Amino acid sequence: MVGVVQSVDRALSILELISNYNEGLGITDISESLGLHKSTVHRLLGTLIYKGYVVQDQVSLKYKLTTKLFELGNKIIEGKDILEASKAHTEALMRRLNEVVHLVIRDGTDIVYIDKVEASDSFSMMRMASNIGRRSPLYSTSVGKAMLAFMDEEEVAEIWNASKIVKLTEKTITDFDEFMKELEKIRQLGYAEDDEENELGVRCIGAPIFNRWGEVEGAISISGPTIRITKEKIDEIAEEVKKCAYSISKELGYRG
Amino acid sequence: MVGVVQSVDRALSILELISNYNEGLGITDISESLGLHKSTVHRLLGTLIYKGYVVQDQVSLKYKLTTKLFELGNKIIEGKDILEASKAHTEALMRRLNEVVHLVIRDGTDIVYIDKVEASDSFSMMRMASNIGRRSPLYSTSVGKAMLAFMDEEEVAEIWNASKIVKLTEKTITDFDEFMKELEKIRQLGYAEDDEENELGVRCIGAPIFNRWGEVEGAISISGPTIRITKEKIDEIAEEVKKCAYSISKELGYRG
DNA sequence: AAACAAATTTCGTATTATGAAACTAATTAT
DNA sequence: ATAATTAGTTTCATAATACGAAATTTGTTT
Repeated sequence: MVGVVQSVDRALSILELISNYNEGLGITDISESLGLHKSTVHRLLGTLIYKGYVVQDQVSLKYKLTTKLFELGNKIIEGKDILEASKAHTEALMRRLNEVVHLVIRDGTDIVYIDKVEASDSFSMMRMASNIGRRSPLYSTSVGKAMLAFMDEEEVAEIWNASKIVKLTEKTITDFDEFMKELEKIRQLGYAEDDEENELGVRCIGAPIFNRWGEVEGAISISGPTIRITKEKIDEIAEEVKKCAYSISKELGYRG
Repeated sequence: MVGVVQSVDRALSILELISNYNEGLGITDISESLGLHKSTVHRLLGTLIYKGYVVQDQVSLKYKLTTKLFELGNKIIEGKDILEASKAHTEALMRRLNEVVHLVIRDGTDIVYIDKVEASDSFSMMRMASNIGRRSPLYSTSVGKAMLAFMDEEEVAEIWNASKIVKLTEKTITDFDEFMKELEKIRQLGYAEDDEENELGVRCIGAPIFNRWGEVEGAISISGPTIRITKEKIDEIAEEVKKCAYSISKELGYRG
């Protein structure tokens, strides 16, 4: 590998190897696993200890990681907001499915659109300012339901009670018990569907985004006309949406 | 620094530096901050990119960290249990204060002792098997109250209702409202006191331990006779107990 | 369009990391 | 109890490796 600094490459390999062993690893183990000389491993470990990434257990003499890597890693996550973290992932999702992707967060009983990615005619991607900032109720959208499904039951009830439940189409769910059953189904599947509940002829598939505390932070959705987003395609599309939402969650520090 | 591998030292310094800048850093910035030559920085960054720790933003050309460090760091945390994570810290606390240190977790309405560190006559440390596994109610112990103070109010109420509230000493709190006020005080102070509420002549100071999800996972306490643990000393001791509990929380991946 | 700033690449050199071997300590077998 | 084995540590001569000066490319600002 030309251009790659050997000792750095090796040192990082050692870190990666040790990270798999909570009990720690001995020099010989490491040396054999990585095909490095014992003294080389010893020297590199010395450097990692000097930098505070590794400690040697004084009883077993095994080398184990400290929490320094964890702390460093956290700093990256802390400063990230959902929009920034989503960017690359929503764009990729749009390109894959060639349908509009929305990113939303919650504000009270509503969802607020904070990003929208759609295909332009020329097959290049574009990010539309239109609709950003628009609000919709939680209870009648795929993104909203995806979020509610992973929130506390009490909070869901509060939001339901505070919402003005309106039958936007004949498919809108307006009964609380029925709605709770719907949420249970969403929990099972891991995604939510808006099957013309908000607007006739439009179908959406949404999945929740979790933050580093395991709390729902937002959601993404794919939406399009029922002619393109057919019942048959839903499973396939939902998988992509879920995968994308999970990737974003991971960027935010979710450990699921 | 003899024995320290220069390039590894430098590469890790670069990682540490970049971790402070979510927007990323340019080669010149890094080179100036660390007093390294530009080409050296470039080469080391190349290696870090090759290993997946860093990416270069194609627009700004700035170098930023990926989530790889975060993922590596998490692996260390995931396998840790509270007993293992506490070991070194509780021992250090005992040595510092020369009083018994307890580690507990919750089981229903009780706390269960899972570790105890006390000084032996000969001033060397020993870990007593005695009392490990013993149970006490949450509501009347410093550790229990420390845990309750950082749990949901509803859960606290449930536990209170499920507990058989007994006046163990004249100081035991048996009124719910008074108890909730006590918890509020504990939240303010960050530690809980058992001022002869469980046993006359014994005073304890407890602090909660949080896990990576920010949930209460257990608690530690210092306990001793009221002659040694005097009212005047409480502040000072509490600081030590809090610090210790916080260190353990950090080992478990708590990001507070 | 020129000047500037920043990133990247090249390359000769010597510093630096390397690994063989010797050494020490601890554990296991005889 | 002693030898043998296994694992960790230290030393040191060698050459491979990382280094940094300088040149080049790329992009931005005046």
